[in-house]
Amino acid sequence: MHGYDRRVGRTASDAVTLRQVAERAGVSIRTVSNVVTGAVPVRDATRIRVEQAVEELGYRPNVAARRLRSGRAQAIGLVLPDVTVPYFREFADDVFAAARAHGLAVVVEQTRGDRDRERSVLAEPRLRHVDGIVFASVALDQDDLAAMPPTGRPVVLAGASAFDGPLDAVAPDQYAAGHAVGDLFGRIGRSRPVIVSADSQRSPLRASERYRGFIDGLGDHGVGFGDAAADQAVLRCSAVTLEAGRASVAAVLDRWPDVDAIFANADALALGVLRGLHDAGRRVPEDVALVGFGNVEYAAHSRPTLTTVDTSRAAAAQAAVELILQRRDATLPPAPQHLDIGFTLVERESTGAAR
Amino acid sequence: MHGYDRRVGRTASDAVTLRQVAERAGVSIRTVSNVVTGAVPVRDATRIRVEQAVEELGYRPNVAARRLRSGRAQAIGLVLPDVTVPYFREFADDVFAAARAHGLAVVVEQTRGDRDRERSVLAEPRLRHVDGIVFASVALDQDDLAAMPPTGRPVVLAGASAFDGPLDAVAPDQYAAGHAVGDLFGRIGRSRPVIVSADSQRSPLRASERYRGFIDGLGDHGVGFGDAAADQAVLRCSAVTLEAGRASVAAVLDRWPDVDAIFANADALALGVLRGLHDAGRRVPEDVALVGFGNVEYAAHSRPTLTTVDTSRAAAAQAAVELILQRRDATLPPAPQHLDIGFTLVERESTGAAR
DNA sequence: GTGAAAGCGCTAACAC
DNA sequence: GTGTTAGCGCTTTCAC
Repeated sequence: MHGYDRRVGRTASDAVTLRQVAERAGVSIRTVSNVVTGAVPVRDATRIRVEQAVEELGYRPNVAARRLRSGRAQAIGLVLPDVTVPYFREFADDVFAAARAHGLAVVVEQTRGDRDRERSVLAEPRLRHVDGIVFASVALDQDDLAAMPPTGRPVVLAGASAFDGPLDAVAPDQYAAGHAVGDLFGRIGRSRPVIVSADSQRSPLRASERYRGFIDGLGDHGVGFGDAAADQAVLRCSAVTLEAGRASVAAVLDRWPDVDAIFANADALALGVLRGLHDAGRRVPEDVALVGFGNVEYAAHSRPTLTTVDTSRAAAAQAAVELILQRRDATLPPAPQHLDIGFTLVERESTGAAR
Repeated sequence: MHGYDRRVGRTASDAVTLRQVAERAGVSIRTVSNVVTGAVPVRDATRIRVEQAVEELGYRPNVAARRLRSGRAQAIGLVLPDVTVPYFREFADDVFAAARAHGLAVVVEQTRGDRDRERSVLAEPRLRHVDGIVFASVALDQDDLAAMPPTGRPVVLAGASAFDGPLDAVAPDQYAAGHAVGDLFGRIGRSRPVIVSADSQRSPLRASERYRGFIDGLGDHGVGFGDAAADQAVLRCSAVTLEAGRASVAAVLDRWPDVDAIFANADALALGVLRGLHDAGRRVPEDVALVGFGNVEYAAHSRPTLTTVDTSRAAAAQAAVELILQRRDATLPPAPQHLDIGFTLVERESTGAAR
């Protein structure tokens, strides 16, 4: 049994510093810095000598010192409800990839979709040492966002429909996405649609664009989901989980026994609904058509496969990370950026498509 | 439309410092530090004055400076294959919770389970500013681990069976876990078991303890999965995904048409196998009993529900984080710690249990 | 293209 | 219990 490697990273103890490299290479600390960062050109002969010294001594830059001095952390924060929710897990994956492409570390902070947590999370000390934050908020409305104290670093909202606010945002056109779903239900002849959603009662605004689009899409086919009855055909879940979706089915069938189409506002809910409908003996899509939101991986593998809205997660993640970098480096005009990253309606078996 | 909030976090620009607080409160910088960190007691009157100044000025400690000076990052790294794999996503969730309880930030780094990535990941600059790393390695064997250069900070292996190595580790007893599964198959009268695994051909050692236990467990019931035939009854998948598991079924049925039990070495695989078996018209558990590994959330919701091995993820995460802190603070003896965090066999429908 | 030196904001050793 | 001060390792003006 070996001894535990005690070369622990207290910079004080044993770390090789620029100064030591400089001595070894017979140059000034400045030149070593230039070589290491690559910011300033260095004569070949000198550079090679320095590189050799770096190699021999095993020099590694001290990130904390760099940060202190330069003011850049080379890290971003990623705030999301929960990596347990398929959609956000996959979004996280995309953000990791985008960050990696820029050499940025990613600090993850979960909110459980809780409004209070979301309101206070940007002040977390654990999120203080980042260049900016990608914030997948699900519980905040415009007022909440407006009331948030300045964080001191760039924040980009991802996936929300909180456009027109003071913060940068990347999101699909929620109205158009909702419209596409309503239109689909109309096209396949469904006339008694129900919405299953986990939006909090308090801030239904978040998805309201999507919701309005959905109603208009139905309306184009003469299907009513009218203003009066609107809230009667919405069932709210307490969480975005398979279990919540599954449990919601009993309530849906109880209140709207003749339902023939369900728009679940998240794939996790939709997949739960799928199971709940099966348990209740309703066939999908024959008896009830079903559409989710998010196009998570599993949507292509459920039985039947799930029709859903793909929200260009990867594109959104990439755009969000780049926005942060541009803000940090002040290469962007001060006006908030609101990027529409598009969407695609992916038709699968749950609405009668072949696959 | 508001202007974008430009109070960006270059510490140089506008940040309130200890010095300013000290001036305002009419005390020395030292006293402010004492109040803020709480490390040293401060007289009430002074403390209140300082707290007031902190409040008024909106002072927030500069994390980079703190790190540089103290040598502690108050952050840990979490290295895992992929948050897309259910098991690791849930493990990540547990690590976040444990870290949060200690006020630590978590920097996530994915390896895709790739051996080369795993060998080099600890040298990533993005992982340099952490107090230690929780490393969920899946591709490294003892030799790889022994050959890795020292990282300069504590590393705790999580979930692997790499006991007896030079690094701290938390893991269940793989032999015992495998034995429990073999024993279960024996108990329910299965005699033609097959293993589905995603372990790389190169380093099957990783799960070998589990594998040996499995064989011995079967052996206790007179079921052969003997040394000679051993490798013939193992099907290797290329990835830990539902799709890979599903695809494996055709090959399994092709090579072992009379299979009556499958031990899938990860729940994601098992859930894919479940679907594959259904597609092939084999009933679970009547025709084929199925056991997974990891007890991911979905295992309790699949159809049928999945029997699996629960590996105390939360306990492992907590232990791993605490080990890192103890190493950082040097409160641990130098010998590597190898913590057995236990496991439970969760019997569900896929092996004929009631639920 | 390179050197000298200031200082980012903080903690902790040393005084009293 | 509080003040003074050195200096963590680095980037970056300012010189030449």
